[in-house]
Amino acid sequence: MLTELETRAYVPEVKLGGCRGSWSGVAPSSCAEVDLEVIEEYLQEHSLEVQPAHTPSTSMAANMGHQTHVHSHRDARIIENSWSGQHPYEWRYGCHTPNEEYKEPTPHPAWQSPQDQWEHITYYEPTSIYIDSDSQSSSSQYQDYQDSPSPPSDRGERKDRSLPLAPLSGKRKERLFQFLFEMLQTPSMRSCIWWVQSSSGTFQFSSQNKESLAQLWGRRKGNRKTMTYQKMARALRNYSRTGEIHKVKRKLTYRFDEKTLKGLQGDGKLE
DNA sequence: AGCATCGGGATCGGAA
DNA sequence: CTTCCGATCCCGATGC
Repeated sequence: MLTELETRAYVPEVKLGGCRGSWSGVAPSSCAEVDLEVIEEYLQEHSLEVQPAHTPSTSMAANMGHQTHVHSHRDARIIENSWSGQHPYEWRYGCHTPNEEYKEPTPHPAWQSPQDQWEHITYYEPTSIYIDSDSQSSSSQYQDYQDSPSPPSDRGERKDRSLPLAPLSGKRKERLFQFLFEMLQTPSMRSCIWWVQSSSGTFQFSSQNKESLAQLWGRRKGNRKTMTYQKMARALRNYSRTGEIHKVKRKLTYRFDEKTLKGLQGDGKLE
């Protein structure tokens, strides 16, 4: 039953390079042309240069070429900070403002029968993390499982690995989930990956463009062979062991762990 | 049938 | 140099 809901209804699936001009009434801006070269260049620049974290939010949009419509200043800011190249692990906690999140592009009301899709998400434990009903309430939904006491999701074993407190000496390599988060803040990547529900950290890949995104990741890492979604997803699956990202029982959909998300968001908000 | 998902397991590359 | 970790790579199996 989920199958038909998947991408087609509420999501702009656009083909690479096929800037056909319009996807179902969403931000006309990012006309979905995924120009890997351009994006990669841009991203590279911004990940290598250690930025002073104050760059004007629109500069990116300009660089991106087709970006005219920046959703909120926050978008750009996060992009620039999320991987500053300095202390990607130095996450902040407690400085997260729930509201005015990046609003998912999904214009469609397909989520309006949430029970159908979300109620059985829980296959990974008693976390009681349900993402059920909220879907359409687009404004400030941060409730939901937000109150689940303490996310038991850190399965005992590795609790703190993701929250290093000690200052890190050198640069760390960018991690996949960081990359994905960054992509999620990049409007022009919305034909590849988008927030299904940003407040809960749920995101989804485009079945059309997931490979492009994977390639981008591979290039970013400087892999010899081309990265594929399959392989990238393998890494994603490992995350559900280590707790950064969990799989959602829905096609091509994953969800950042709360902590991970907060860390990521906090990281992007330093100022 | 086709695609997505899953997880084992070997291996790689960088950091400590 | 070794160890550890995260990711990569390949695979067969399973699910929808």
